[in-house]
Amino acid sequence: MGERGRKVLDLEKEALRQLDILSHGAVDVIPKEELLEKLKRSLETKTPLRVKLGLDPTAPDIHIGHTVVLNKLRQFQDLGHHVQLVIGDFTGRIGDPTGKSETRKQLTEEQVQENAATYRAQVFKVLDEERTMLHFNATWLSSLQFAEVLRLGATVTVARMLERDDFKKRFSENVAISIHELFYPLMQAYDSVALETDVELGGTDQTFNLLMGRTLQKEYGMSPQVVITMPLIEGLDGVQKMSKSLGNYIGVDDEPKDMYGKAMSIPDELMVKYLTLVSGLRKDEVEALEAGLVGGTVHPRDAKMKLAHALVTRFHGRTAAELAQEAFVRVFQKRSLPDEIESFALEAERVALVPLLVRAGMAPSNSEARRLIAGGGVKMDGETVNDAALEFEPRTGMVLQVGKRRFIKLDVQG
RNA sequence: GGAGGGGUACCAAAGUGGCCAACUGGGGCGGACUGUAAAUCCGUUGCGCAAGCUUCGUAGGUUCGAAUCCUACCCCCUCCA
Repeated sequence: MGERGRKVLDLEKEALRQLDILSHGAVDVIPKEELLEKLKRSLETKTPLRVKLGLDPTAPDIHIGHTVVLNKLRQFQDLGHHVQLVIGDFTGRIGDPTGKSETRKQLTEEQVQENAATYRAQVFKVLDEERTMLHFNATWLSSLQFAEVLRLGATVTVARMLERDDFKKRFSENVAISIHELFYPLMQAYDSVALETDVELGGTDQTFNLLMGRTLQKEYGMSPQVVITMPLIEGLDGVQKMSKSLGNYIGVDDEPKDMYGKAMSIPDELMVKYLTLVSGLRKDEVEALEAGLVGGTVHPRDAKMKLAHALVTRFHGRTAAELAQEAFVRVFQKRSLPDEIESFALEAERVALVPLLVRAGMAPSNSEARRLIAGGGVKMDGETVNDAALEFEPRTGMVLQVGKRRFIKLDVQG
């Protein structure tokens, strides 16, 4: 075999190696052969692949659900490829995609920039900044001619569009769908055309949109992108997919203690999934834990503590994880006070408990505060309060507690 | 454009003149149990200490009294064109 032949063989081998890494953990790679082809060509021509991920500009907080996809992007980067992050600022300007009565507030240019900055800060906890390009899709979408838009519209039928899960659902449940919403998948697909994307990533819920990119790229005579879908993870409730609007998420910017606590509150059934997809633990470590769980040698609580610890370590470092764990054990397992309690300054000599709870932000209204007291959910210095009309003389250092996790320490001025 | 159905609290869904701050389920919150898991059980879920006040698409009207009746408007759905 000649020099040249050997080289080709090495390329082939390397491409297969990359394919293997990149497909791992993915739900689908559509189609796999094309990815292999693209990888080979990339190696041959020493041109990195362009791997795209679209981001919604209205919800700038990244949660660990997003990191499933980000991790995959990072793998691409580690293999020398480039990431195209597309901020859907144009989409954000159009407004209301949910068809609800209230039109979504249009984002101003400033807000978009602000959100983009937030994204950048959070996303690079996972991604390699050097190999990431940030784009805003208004760059190309806002100037599209109507004729061009019609061309986009002509590539899909309504019936096909209504196959998309959320449209189908809304349609059958009689929830309004506006025409412009049908263009969303097309707009996202057009991003791939504009950026000549080689590979696009997304959650499985994005499959339809991602495939639309292929359709459109073909329409424009380009080689269609490969689509990689990643599993979605359920949020803290264990049922709904993790999302900010449902409030069931763990944000990458969450305080270490919150992050730890939230991780501890996930249902057991989700543990392995979290361990696999977001913990940052090595495969063998995860497998060991999993085996222990199945075999009954590892208490689920301890496995979950490992998960929580790993998660905090990943985003805040080891020291923070240790502290968070200690705090958790102290407050929830030993039921003693947290080491640090936010203090609340007040001046009065004599105060009524109910309005104080409201002022301190521990209850949304007086009525609610009363209910909490009636339900035995309020403690003063560890004693359950029974009297909703209670007045007392505050002393600095007194601790008020609502429920299991809300504490406040009084700080009497003067 | 024509005909019909419908908009009730966080969601779903009852209620069709006073007994409705509004049945019920889900969700949320608090409590018990526990591992801040699940399951289960209990309480609670507009504001107000209370008298009471503001809520049933929006704006008016009838009535002693309206989520319920009338008028106009807005929105959604179905069938036809």
